[in-house]
Formats: sequence, structure tokens, C-alpha cells
Amino acid sequence: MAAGTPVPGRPVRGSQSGRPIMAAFDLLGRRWALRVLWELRDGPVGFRALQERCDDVSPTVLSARLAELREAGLLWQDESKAHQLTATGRDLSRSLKPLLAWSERWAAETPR
Amino acid sequence: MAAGTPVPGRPVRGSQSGRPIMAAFDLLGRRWALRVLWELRDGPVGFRALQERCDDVSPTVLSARLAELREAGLLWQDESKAHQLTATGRDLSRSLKPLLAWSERWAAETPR
DNA sequence: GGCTGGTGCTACAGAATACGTAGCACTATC
DNA sequence: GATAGTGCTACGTATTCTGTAGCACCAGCC
Repeated sequence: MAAGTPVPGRPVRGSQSGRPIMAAFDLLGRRWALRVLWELRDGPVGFRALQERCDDVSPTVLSARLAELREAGLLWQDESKAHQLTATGRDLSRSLKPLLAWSERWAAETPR
Repeated sequence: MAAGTPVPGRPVRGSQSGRPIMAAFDLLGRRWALRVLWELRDGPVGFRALQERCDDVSPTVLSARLAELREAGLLWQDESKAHQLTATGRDLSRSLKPLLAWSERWAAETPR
């Protein structure tokens, strides 16, 4: 697991360069990664609650994503084992805001 | 393929709500999706050139991602078969800019 | 015409990843 | 100590991605 977590500064899957944006694409382009960050934006959430919020994602993948995001420094676990964003994670979460706005414009112009 | 492409307004994998942001997470949380959009940000690129830019992603997945993004209205093919962003696609590409900035801050504070 | 090289893309087998269910360890509450 | 809730792992199955091969098409050139 340790070797597989994309982190800026070292080559990741799909990029030898180690450019930060590539590490980000790798990390966030995994299933449920974006969603997990999204669901944690308002504060700490426990494992099972998080699983529910993510439409009952399988615990296996949730556990994997959490470990990766933790290793990447985007979240951590407090004493009660609840998962929450680090400062960097909150920073990322804020950087995703434009995506929310975009998705609504996208919806507006997508024929139903 | 048609039924599998996430589009705002109908239930997608991992969300019954059809909320646009969920469709976006589904679409963009697939391997190479973000990268493809990124590599198209500066203009039309042909299939093989795009494949090279994406560190030799397998043509199978590239083809699948392109089809999905096309169906989602984010890109299209001109007469010469080159792939390029639609207005919506460019809009999304712009919305990803904060992610670039974030990734550099992330890199700056990530221990090598 | 036929050869060469480039492009767009599909086929298919094997590897990696995700899914879904079951269940264990722990804590709190009764 | 029985019950219920939580955090998470195990493991078999299903889906997705990877990597290589190769076909169809076009342009340029002889």
C-alpha cells in the first residue's frame, strides 16, 4: 500500500515526472476518492457513517481509499477513530468548490 | 456504454439522487478521465498523440474515456478526427485550475 | 498500380481493482 | 452476560484496466 500511494515528488502511475498535478490526478482518479473528500468536508465522520454517506461503498475500497488519503496527508483519525480532513485536505476540499458550480452549469445545459 | 456514462439528472453509480456533483464524481473518478481533460486543455489532439501525452495509456481505456466524455458533452471530434473540448469541457478545465495550485501547495508541504 | 509510413481504433487475454457478504474484535449499555 | 453498535478485515466474485497485436484507412511516393 505504502508504495502505491501517489504523493507529489515521486513517479506515480501514469507519470514519471512526479509533477504534483499528476500525483493528484492519480490519487483523485481512483474510485470514491473525490466522494470521500466531499463527504468529509463538514467535519469528522466515522467509518460506518461514511460508508452510508457514500451510498454503501464496499468497506474494502473505503478502507483502501482512506488509507491512501491518510498517507497522502489529506486526512487523519482522531482518538475516537473518526476520519477528518487535515489542513491540506480542507484546502483541497475548497479547491473543489468550482467543480460544484461547474457541475450545476453542466446539468443546466445537459438535455434530460 | 450509453447507459454507463454518468450524466447529471439521472442516477449514477454511487448515487440515486442524480445530483450533478455526484455524476461529476463518477465521471471524473475513472482512471485517466481527469488526465485526458487536462491534456486537451490547449487544443485538439489526435488519438495517438493523446495516448503518448497520457504516458502511453492503453488504447482500450483511452477509447472508453473519450467515448464517455464525448457522451457527457465535454468533448467532440472534428472532421480530422482530432479530439477537443466543447465549451462545457473548457469550462470544466478552467474549474480544475485551483487543483493545479493546490497540488503545488501540497507538494511544498509533503516531505520527500 | 503497389509500397511505405502514419493515424484511428478494436480484439483479446491476463493482471489489477472493486464489489458484496460475512464476520471478528472492541466498546457501551443494559 | 446478553445486546447492539462501531471499526475494520477476509475472501470469493465481478468489473475494470493493461499490454500487445493488428486491422482499416489515408497520403506520399515511385
